[in-house]
Amino acid sequence: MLCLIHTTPIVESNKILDSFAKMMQYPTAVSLSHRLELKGIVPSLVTLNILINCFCRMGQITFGFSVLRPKILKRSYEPDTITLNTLIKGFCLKGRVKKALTRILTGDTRALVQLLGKIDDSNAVMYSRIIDCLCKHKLLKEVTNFLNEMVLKTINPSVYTYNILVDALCKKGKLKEAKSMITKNMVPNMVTCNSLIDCLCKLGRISYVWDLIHEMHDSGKPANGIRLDVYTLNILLDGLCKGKRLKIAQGVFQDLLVKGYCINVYTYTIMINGLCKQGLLDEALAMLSKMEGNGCIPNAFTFEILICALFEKDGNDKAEKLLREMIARGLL
DNA sequence: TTAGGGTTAG
Repeated sequence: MLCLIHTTPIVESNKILDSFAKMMQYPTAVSLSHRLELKGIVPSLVTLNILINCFCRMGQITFGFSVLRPKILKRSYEPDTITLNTLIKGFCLKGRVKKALTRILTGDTRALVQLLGKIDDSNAVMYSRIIDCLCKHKLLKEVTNFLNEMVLKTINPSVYTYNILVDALCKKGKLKEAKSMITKNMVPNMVTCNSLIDCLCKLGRISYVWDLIHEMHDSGKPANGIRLDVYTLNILLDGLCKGKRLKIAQGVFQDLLVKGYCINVYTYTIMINGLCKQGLLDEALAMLSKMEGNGCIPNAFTFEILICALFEKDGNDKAEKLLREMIARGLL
């Protein structure tokens, strides 16, 4: 009650708008904000940031900018880190960072980059998000530029930033360079180890993987929080399957089931893929039944792998049956 | 706590 006495109409309106946004009812939040404005409730920067977030979540980054220019700047509000972070997320969601940062700067993209230069209190989250997008678009030169910019602004890269870089290097098979990222300034965590394990598996260096996994497992729960998780197990199983070590993968998988480890739809799908690649389609179909029996629901990816394998092996009837099953489950 | 936060697996 006391809270209600001390709040203002705009704060109450923002709470309602944010509730709709949290429930992913973005169009409702947008139309409500228009109606509130028509009723004379002047939007605050918080209102406009919520609106930008709604547009970005709907993939309508241009409308996000239409809030920035005529509403934020014309009201002489100062866009803050939340405004910018939200817009950057919108760009990353739309996959437009590549276009934004390859000197094809037009309209919205130009406005975003200009804004980046103006904001003094930009942070590691912002830069990490951009660096991640750049890595995924293989724009490594721009990554270096952004890292240099972080240094100039005395923003310390976090473990998230380093993990993005480690993973990008690992995915290119550059294990040595990835390891060189781990310095006294960077305390690796299990995400770092998972990226390294994935790389080691893909390079066929399984014995090193076992050493690293034993090191993680034996360390229990040390201060840096490194321990085996479902990501590690899935990366390992996938690496074994793809490295022609299906029997070992099956043994590890069975062991995980017996010991009651937490496994998920990825784990089963990896095993199904491994079995399919070896032409063991009956075993793969049995695995599908097993996962459902264990309460793990297959997704579109799981079905896709099985259906492709069945079509390739002339199992058209079974493939069509699974296709119908997919449709019935609303996965197509 | 009226708004935004980043990394790893099929």
